[in-house]
Amino acid sequence: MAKTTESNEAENPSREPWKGFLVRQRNLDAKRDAVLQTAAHLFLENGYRRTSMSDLGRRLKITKPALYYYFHNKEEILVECYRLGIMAIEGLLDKAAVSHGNGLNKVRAYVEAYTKAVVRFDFGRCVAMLDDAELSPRTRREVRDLKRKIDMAIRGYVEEGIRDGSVAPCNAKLASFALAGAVNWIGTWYRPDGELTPEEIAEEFANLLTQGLRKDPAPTTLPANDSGAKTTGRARAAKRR
Amino acid sequence: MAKTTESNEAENPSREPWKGFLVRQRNLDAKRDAVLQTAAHLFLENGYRRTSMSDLGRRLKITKPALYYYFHNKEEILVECYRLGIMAIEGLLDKAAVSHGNGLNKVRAYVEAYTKAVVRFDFGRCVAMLDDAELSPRTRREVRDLKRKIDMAIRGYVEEGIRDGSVAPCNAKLASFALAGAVNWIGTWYRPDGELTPEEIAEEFANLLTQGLRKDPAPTTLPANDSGAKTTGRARAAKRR
Amino acid sequence: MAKTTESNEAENPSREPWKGFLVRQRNLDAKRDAVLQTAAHLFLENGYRRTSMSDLGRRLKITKPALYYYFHNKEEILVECYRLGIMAIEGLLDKAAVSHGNGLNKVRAYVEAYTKAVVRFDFGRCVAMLDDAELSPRTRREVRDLKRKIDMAIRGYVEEGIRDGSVAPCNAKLASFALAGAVNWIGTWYRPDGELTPEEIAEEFANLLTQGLRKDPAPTTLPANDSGAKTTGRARAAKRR
Amino acid sequence: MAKTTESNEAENPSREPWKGFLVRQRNLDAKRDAVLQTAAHLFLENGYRRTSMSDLGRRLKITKPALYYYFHNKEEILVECYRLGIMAIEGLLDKAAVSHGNGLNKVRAYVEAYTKAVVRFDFGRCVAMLDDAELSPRTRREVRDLKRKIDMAIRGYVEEGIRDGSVAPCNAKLASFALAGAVNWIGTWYRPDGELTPEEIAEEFANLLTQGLRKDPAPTTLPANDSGAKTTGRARAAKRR
DNA sequence: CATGAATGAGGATTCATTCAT
DNA sequence: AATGAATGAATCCTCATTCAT
Repeated sequence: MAKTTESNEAENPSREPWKGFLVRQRNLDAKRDAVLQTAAHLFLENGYRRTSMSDLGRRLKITKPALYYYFHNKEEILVECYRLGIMAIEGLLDKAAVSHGNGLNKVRAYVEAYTKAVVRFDFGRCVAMLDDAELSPRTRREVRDLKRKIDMAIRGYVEEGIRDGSVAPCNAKLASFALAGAVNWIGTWYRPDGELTPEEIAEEFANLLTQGLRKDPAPTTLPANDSGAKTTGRARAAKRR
Repeated sequence: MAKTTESNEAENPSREPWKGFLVRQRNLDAKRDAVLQTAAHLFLENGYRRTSMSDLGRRLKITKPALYYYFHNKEEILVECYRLGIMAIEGLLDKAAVSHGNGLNKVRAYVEAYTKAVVRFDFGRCVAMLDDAELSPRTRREVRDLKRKIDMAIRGYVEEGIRDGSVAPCNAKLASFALAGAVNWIGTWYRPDGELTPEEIAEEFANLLTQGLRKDPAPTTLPANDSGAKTTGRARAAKRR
Repeated sequence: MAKTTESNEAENPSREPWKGFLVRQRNLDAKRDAVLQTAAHLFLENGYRRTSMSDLGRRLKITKPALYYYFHNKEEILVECYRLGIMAIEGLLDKAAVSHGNGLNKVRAYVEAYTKAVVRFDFGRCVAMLDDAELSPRTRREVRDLKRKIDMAIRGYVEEGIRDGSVAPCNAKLASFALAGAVNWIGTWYRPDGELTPEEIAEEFANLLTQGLRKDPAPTTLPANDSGAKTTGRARAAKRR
Repeated sequence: MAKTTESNEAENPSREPWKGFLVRQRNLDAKRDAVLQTAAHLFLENGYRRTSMSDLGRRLKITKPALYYYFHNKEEILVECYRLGIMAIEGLLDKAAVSHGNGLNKVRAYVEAYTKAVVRFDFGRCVAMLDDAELSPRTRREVRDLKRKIDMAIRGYVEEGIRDGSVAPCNAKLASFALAGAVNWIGTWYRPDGELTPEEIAEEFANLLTQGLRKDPAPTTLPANDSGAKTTGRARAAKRR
């Protein structure tokens, strides 16, 4: 499957003809990637349905049949966007040291990582925003299974938090839906040229969703906030309008 | 390719004034409503783009030109769905005694009412879920203005809460996006035949978003929670899985 | 068949019930006429094809089925416009004392009368401008026969003029086509609010087409112009830009 | 109802590059031309409105989408017909040594050239006959400007003739309308298989319109006819019925 | 007489996809 | 590895015409 990392280094197709296959192989992957990048961009901007293969070809300055050389059909392009997005998200989630700390901390880390994935990567945003109803039943199930994995992870952490006392008792399913919804929705309003960095958004969202809006009821006797940093975070983000 | 029309022919009879013996009768508004109901349903199920006028006609058991007797074009149907949805939401929000209490209370009431609107009414869900990029620039602006009104109301309450001390200092814009996102997203996963009632969802969401996930840090000395009921709410919803 | 003259005198439908039939009859004719008037107007303004029965109904403030009460179908309306136009033209041509004078005089009178008919009456303009290709073969032949009658009359006068020496020897068919063309074309550019009266146009056209553009080669010795008035006519029309 | 497609399947083979064995070959311009030829033909025969893209495709034996490969939409085809027609006319008018001689001679040359353009070329006839009301406002203005250029040229020559004494004083505007009308109308009755050659028609028309119908009032003393050839022309054309 | 409601047939246009080269 | 050309199927929409009342 197409490599995630961009390998758009200019190839020298002529030298070393015995390396032809590899070069060609890398070239192919690079072009596939280019197609996917552009496709993701257009899908997000105009919707999958309203993006025609002609649009895509025009943007890439290649002809339609060339697209069909790289992909069997439009749906495959969409699926691949999903797959790359899900891989990116999973990668980020794994890197986020989700594995230690109590349940609440894991949820926090998770939300933060997920937010970054959605804000930073077009493919991530595809997962969050594109309607998988466009897919054929067979592929849809596949994509949904992958999505569910992410959902279930959050839900698991919430439940863990409830058990270990770091999370207030609640409906874990609803809670994870709320978290996912808030994050997925980011794609709707986020603009790369906006005022907030992805990190700021991620942190603020993590705060909001784990601590809620309301002011700590009794900061009087107990300054034992579980993270001084977070309060700072709030304040910091708040400054920026 | 996924066929647009799955034969979900089981119909709510109230949606079919054509079925009755009063066909070719003068109940224009009733029929317009029926068209809108069905349209909203199909738009939500399959997307605006993938719902053809033929699909709509087939569901209603009328011919395409008959649809055009009631509406000028497909877009007008969509716009009307939006309008009805926005009216429903605004109605609910007005009824929710949003006007009294501190900022946090208002946000709570708002979230609860908005959630109900989205969960209970197809039209409400249309507002939350349908992509207004389908609309012509002129109408899009109109719809967006209406949506913004809702957004701005939430943001206003958040800011009010920050001023009156009931809401922790935060980026009000981001906070209202988070709230709106979580609620709007409901349309993605909600099924009318699910386990939770709209009210339960609304209450749980209101809790989650205002209080956050984490357990109150110091419930020891101060039972002066601003709402004992909410804790109960949490517990209640939690019971249902 | 519908009366040509407008009898839109307000009817009193209630008094004298035994006259009901006649009243109703007159009423019907009046309405038929109204439909035809409006239809002719719209056909000329937007073309037959681009004028829908709805347009026509809207203008008349009656419903479509009402139109079908007065006429069997759209084509019949067009045919009736033609018929009225042809009748009007024939009427004018008859009135123009075409029957006396030499051939050239008859042509002159004819052109003048025809021009007036086309300029003054919408129905006349319909004959000149509307494409009878819209008609069904059967009706088309009928209409064309009527048109041909007019054409043949001009041609006849031209030939008569050639015989009696008042018209230079020429291809009578081509000549009559030229005359007819120039006159028919008037509908293309004529605006009722223009600077020239129908009479001026008619006279100038009659001059142009019978005498040609070129200045009389030898007006020196022979003032025996067959009409001193015409020279005046030229000058008069020329004044008005 | 008159069927749009009469099976006049006898085709000019030059109009069908699809017929040959070079199908799916790179001769874009040839095919565009073929489309335009056929379109002009159908537009003239049945009217723009009544010629559907299907009709056009059927005649050319290609599918509708293939048409859209060559042209953006139906209007573009019409516009292109106009443009070609106007270019053809302007070309002929330029070639006609319009630039020398007195005003009357110029008018004569002009009428003759214009007549040939209209009689000989389908595209020319399109300019004369097709209703530019079908065009979008933007394009209509463009086409009308081009048409007006032609009109104004005639009018200019008439005025020149009035000044230099070769044309009798008259309303130049009306006169040019008459000329244009007579010529444009040719498209209505001209059949390529008719008895008269385009040249004969052109010459006769030029005579008629410049010299009028009436016999020279006093050829006795003044044989100084400005063109002996013309009289011959008259006689020649007259022979043919 | 007149109307509100409905329909069948078509019309322009777009799109994903394929063929032959 | 890529292209110019072409297509079948659909989509939105319009129109002349007709019921049933």
